[in-house]
Amino acid sequence: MSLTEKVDKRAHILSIAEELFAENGFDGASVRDIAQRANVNLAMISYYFGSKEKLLEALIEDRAGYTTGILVELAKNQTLTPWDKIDRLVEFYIEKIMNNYRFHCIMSQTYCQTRSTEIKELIINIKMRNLEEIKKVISDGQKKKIFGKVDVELTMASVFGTLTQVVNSAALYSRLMKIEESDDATYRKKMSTRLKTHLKQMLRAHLDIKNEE
Amino acid sequence: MSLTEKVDKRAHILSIAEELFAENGFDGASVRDIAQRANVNLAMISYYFGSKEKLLEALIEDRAGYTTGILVELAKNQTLTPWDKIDRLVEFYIEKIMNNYRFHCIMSQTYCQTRSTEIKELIINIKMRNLEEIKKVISDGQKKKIFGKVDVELTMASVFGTLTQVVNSAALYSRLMKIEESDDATYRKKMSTRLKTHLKQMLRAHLDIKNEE
DNA sequence: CACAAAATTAAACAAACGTTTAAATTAAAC
DNA sequence: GTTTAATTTAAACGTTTGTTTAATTTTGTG
Repeated sequence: MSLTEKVDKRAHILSIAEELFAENGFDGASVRDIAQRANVNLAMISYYFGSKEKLLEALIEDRAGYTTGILVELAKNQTLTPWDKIDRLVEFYIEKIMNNYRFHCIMSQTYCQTRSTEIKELIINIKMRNLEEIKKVISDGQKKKIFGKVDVELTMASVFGTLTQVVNSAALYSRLMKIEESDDATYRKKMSTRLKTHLKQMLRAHLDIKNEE
Repeated sequence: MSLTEKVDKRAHILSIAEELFAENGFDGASVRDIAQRANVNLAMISYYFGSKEKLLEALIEDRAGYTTGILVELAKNQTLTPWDKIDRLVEFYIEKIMNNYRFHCIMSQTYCQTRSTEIKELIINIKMRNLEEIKKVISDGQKKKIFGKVDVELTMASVFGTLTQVVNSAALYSRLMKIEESDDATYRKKMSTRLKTHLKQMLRAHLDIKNEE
């Protein structure tokens, strides 16, 4: 057994679970699949996490931790202009979602199909916290008469929707844009650049108070 | 047994399957669940469709039929301006997705987690066909110097992403907007109106050649 | 080294899964 | 009315599921 596995077998199981949940969905990935690919005994998963559902819960709690802190910092930052903040938000989320596309895939699938109220609540609370911070940034820009009277919630839905769409429907968009030959990593690299340009440009036009009808 | 069930039992099974696939996902909904809620014998599903996977395939083929026709008509229409076409597209898709939110939920989940290449291809082909038509509308507006130099594919991703986000994360956004007390139907009704305003406004600012930097 | 706690294992558990069978019922055709 | 085909049924098929057991090995501590 390699050193890294030995040191943190729990983390290793989590990362394999992330892979398989993203590939096949929560119900589509069996505990046996996870145990086998992680090279651990089947019973170890119950031993470490208690149950399959608790495993998902542990994964979510582990991965969703640090984002909120960054957003809080950004929201209460006084030196950056609202436009700067928007740019930073866009860059941060593109980076985050592209680097954690597997986890993002799990999140978007889980909370619209999970039977467990507990997990649903967990996810919603995490997302609520983050959305509230972003809301502050936009509302602040509106108060300062820099941003126009846009629908704040739906503007956020557009940003996250765009990212989700590009990540979750990679097979579709890579074919539509004729970059299908390349592997998934290159797809995400290319898309990061295009997404930054597109979202910044769109938000600039959409939010700008000068474009208000 | 009621008349409507008798007349088209196959369609009835499809509609129940749509419900349960949307609620629990493909793997989360068992053939027994579907049979029970549809009030048919378990074996009837194999009898009519062959297998669970074929059932999903039949559902997709049944539901995804008529959209392409409408888009083709709109794309080649010569009397409408590009702006009119955008408005019609927005209205059409909001209506469509809100009325078929269950099916839309199945589609967005299936093709990023299904092991079956066949179904994946089926979905991608349907979506590709439709996206190609919409692409024509935007490209046409660009050629006529009405729309600016936007990223066409990502603009579409933003529109569909927004809709998907609002439908699939209903629990999140209804809480964020504090309309949680009302039922799902009222949520979708309220959101239809807001979405129309938001998407039209955003696309107007984003596409307008005058707002080009 | 000895001993207790933690980690790991193979085996078994009952329940649920998708699918098939073969018999029974209904409908259609002549 | 008889015969043939289509439909419907209850029961069983063999797998796979998540979880638990009880025995074994490894680890850390005095």
